[in-house]
Amino acid sequence: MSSSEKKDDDFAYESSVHGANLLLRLNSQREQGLLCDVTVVVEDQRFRAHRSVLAASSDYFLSRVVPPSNGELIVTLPEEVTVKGFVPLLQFAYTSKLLVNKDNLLEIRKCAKFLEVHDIEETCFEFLQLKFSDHKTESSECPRKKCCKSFCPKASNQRQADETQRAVVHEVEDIWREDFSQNLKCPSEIENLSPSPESPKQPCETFCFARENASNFSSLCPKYRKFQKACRSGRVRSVSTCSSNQEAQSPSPAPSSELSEGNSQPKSQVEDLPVAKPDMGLSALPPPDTYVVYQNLMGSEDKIAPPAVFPPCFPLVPGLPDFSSVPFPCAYQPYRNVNYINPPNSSSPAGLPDRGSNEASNSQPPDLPRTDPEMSSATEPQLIQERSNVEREVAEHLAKGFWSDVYPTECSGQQEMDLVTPKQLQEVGTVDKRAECPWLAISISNETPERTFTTLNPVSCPFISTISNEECATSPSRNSESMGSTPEKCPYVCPINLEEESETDSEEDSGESCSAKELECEKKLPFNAQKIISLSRYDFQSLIKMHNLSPEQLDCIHDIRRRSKNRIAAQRCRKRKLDCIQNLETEIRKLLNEKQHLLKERDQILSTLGETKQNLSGLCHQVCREASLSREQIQVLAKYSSSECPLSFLAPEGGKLLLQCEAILQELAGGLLNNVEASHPQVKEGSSRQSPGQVPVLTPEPALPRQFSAQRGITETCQQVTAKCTTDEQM
DNA sequence: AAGGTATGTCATAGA
DNA sequence: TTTCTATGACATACC
Repeated sequence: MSSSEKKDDDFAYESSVHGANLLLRLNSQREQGLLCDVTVVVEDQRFRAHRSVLAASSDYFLSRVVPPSNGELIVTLPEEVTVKGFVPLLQFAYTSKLLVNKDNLLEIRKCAKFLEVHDIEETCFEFLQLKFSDHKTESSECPRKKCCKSFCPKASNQRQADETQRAVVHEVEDIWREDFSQNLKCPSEIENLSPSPESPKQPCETFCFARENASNFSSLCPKYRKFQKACRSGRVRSVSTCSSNQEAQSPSPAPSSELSEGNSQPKSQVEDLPVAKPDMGLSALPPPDTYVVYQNLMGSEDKIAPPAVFPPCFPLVPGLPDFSSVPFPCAYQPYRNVNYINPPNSSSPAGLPDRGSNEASNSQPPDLPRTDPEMSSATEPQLIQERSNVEREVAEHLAKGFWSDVYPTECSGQQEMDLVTPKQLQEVGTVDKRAECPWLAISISNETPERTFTTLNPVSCPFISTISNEECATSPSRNSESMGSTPEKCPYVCPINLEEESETDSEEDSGESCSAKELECEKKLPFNAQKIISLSRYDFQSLIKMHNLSPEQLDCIHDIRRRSKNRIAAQRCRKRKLDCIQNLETEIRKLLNEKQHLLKERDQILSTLGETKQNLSGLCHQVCREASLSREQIQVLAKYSSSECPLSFLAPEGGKLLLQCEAILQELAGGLLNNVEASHPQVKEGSSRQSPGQVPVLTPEPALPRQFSAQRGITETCQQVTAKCTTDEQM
């Protein structure tokens, strides 16, 4: 890249930031009603705004507010547009942040369509819709198709094919042709794609075809399969807490190699994170399950920058192909025309120049702590509660899978190591010196990029790349030339000579990360260790092939690479472990709380029950008194009442008395029976059939002589009582 | 000096 | 078969 190009890029970036700030000022003015020149009426509600902003964000408005009019213009929107859908879009127009939740998703989508709001990828809506539909989606319903359609201009039915977009997409096609013809990496991907190097002329169609016909996940890269599975199986429930808790509470200094770290910070970090301000007073804190869709700051309109090359939708979403394995050239610039979906209440995507934060301070990077304690504290619980592991994994895959392969070049790979200092990281409350997402702090260190971070991390910052890879953009293919060459200074974030720094750093700060053996070995190599580590597999192999290396050197190189990768893997592994531990601790705390709560509830219920019994007892007493029941009657009543009935308490010896009563009755009946036996032996037989422990049931024979009729009433009563008793006992 | 913690490295399994 | 990743186990440095 020539210096003049760098200048242009530089200017482009600065302009974008400037533009963002401008918008925010406009927004502020809008809130105050300053300079507003249009009133939009939606469902009888009036929204004042600036027609230029509306026109810039919506084709619908463009066609209605641009014609000059005297005085303030009033645009009354038809009933298709609802306040619910319009407000977030208005907010989006000013802030590039679209707050989407389950509740307003459809409305927003509908309104966006009606108002022809560009810069919102339909795919984002689809993703969110899927997300909100509780992961019930089958693979066939994954937005891959749409993504693909979006990716393929011929399949796309959407209006987003504005001139820039078209240019960009053509650029993608071109790059694809190049890449396919160059037989780029990810065999698993390429195997499943129809296009072969022999048919490079239809990369897009074939790509789409392959994607659309992938009926299962087998065609996807393993990482992506795993992610999909996680999304669909909902296995993340427990881990979800884990991540959220961990994110909120983790004191872990563990490294964070994933982009997610930008979004999932330990508690203290979360508090410090820049949180989307309730911009323009249109919305308060995002409600639970609210996603923030970020508009690309350097949007399609940004024609100053070099043409962007990107897949219009990349694996932000479950169901999208894993582009980590898809050969995108260095020029890939994810920030262009791509809407970023942030999990609920997370901060801006790492590195994304946040207009909100820019307002506060131009120099303050989006993901750096913003001193807004009110906001941070307010959103923290939500952050803790709502971030799911799926979202986390999305971010992880973005960072780990995607960027690492998309930006394996030294340009991005080295920047990250050169710009983060532990001190800076501590200052901003981000992860420790071993952070594997050093680009989180890149912007802090823009001014004094001293380098102490030495863990060689292949994960590159997409956002740095967005800025600084302009350099790479001019040399779209990661050809071996660039790989083998000494890294150029990156215009924005790599002001330091990396190689010089590398040596100093290795010696001073992190000697442990490079063993003596490794250093010694490295000396024998025609390139430095960083290159070995940061390159993608394909590039790494290309690099090796380029040089005639001795077996010893090859061993050395592979050792360096292996150790480095493993080092990072170990860090990730440990972090996960910590996460799990913290999750379990949180679960334990939750369960203990729940137990205490249940015990309290139980005590309360018991106490209520006692009171109720007491009341009932009083009532029974009252009834007995008023009915002037005799003791015996009360006892009989008590006997028939359940044990819960306070009547039973009235006859504490009711049982004994009853037994005595029964004995007496039995005696009476027995005497009678004896008399009967003499003339009616069958009665004895009948009575003798009673089991020993059973209260004898006196069965009066219908043929009993008349002389017994006097006692008959007593006997029958006795029988009924005894039968009842027996029944009760059996029950 | 002992124990805890953090980190790197190796071996291994699985993808 | 090769490469990558995850993870247990061990070693080492540091506090």
